[in-house]
Amino acid sequence: MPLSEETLNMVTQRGVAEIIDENEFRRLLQKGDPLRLKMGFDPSSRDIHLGHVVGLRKLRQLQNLGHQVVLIVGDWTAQIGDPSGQSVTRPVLTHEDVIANAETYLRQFFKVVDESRTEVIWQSEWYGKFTLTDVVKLTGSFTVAQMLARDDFRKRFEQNRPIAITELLYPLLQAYDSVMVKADVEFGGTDQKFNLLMGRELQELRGQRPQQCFMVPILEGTDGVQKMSKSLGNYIGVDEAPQEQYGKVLSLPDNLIDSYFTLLTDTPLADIQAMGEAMASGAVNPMEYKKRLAREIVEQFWSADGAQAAQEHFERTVQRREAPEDIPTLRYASTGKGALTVFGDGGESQVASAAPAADVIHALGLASSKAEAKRLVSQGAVEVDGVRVTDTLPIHDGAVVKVGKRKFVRLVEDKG
RNA sequence: GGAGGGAUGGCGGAGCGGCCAAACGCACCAGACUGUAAAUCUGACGCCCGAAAGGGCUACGUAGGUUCGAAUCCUACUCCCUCCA
Repeated sequence: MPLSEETLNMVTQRGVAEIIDENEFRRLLQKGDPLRLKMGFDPSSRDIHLGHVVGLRKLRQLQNLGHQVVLIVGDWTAQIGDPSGQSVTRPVLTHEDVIANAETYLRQFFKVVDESRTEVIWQSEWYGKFTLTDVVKLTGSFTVAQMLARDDFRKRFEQNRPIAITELLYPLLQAYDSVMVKADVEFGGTDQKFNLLMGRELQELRGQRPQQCFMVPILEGTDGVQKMSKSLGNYIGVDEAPQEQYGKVLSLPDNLIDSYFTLLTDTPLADIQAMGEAMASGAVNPMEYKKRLAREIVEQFWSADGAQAAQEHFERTVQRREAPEDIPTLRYASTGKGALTVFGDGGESQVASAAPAADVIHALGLASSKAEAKRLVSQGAVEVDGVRVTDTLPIHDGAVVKVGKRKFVRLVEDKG
């Protein structure tokens, strides 16, 4: 059964930056034979965020059409490290680190990708027994000029900045992976274009049908300016709690609503366009759409119930400024002589009950230092039972202490 | 192998003997406004003591030295960069 034009467009156009070669790719899809969809995973990081999800959703869509995902765990390269000469030195991982990271990664990966149609392959399967002869043969397939075609390399070369020889090797290794798994399509962000094309090249040299290169756009992070990345701290992780994800989506700049709906949900494009118009005309408060967006996102990684609960939590704590239903509790005991003992995570601490509020906040573990605690108190960021605190903290059984926008703690007196 | 330049707080980047816990910008945090948007405004932004004024302790690549006093001067070391060969 041939695919409808609609399905074809959805897969090859929505949320896609570029496909090489698009016509060929459409032809292959139309033909219907199961394709091997290659995706690499670098075990030096393990957490998946929404930026990665853009590509993973495409994998899922293609799986739904009967295709097979091949996930390559880059365990071998991770254990070699990457002395890229950049300021960020990639650490050399031990075998144990790799295993642990891979486990976490896969759990998150399968929140989006269909596990039953996924093959996980460890790169060391072939690189573990690679010989120098193999290396020389591999490098013999390419020229320096070809390498310098990559923007990043060319710029550094022109500016006399260092390029480690091993760096030149990585694209080759990635290309060789494609040969080993007989990839039909490789996925990556637009920043991966060079590497993806190398795979095509090498496969052809080795007598295979060159893979299609499927590039997805780079998602902007929660700051709305830079790409989403963990090190920039502007990410929303798939493993984060529903409340966190929901809250982060609501705090996104408005101008991201469109692209997030397009890249991260199945909301029909016509609906997205209608929303854009409604917001532009002022008919609808963008916040309403962000709530919808947040629900859809949380649902994907958790559940409809989780999304609903996250929304209620948000409305309650942020919009109505009430204390959440389930606040972490902290036990304390009066020790007589006007002193208190607090049983926190980091053990017990003592404070005079008449001590300045900052001291108590610090003892409760709600501020990282006393200086920090003083700052918060003097800036009016501390409340007990909804009343701003200025000098001392009125401690009593059941008191709800709020610090800043989000931190809540309920005090419980330990009478035993 | 030779010549020169540089290493400052989360980042960028001033300072070049005391007024420097270190200008300024960004980020982060808090408050106001608000839709936990944007923009804007205010404050804070190493740690400890103090209600505060203020005091103390750490910090300007590492280790020493000069000086009443060093991020600032000297010596050695480490690392980075540029140019020449």
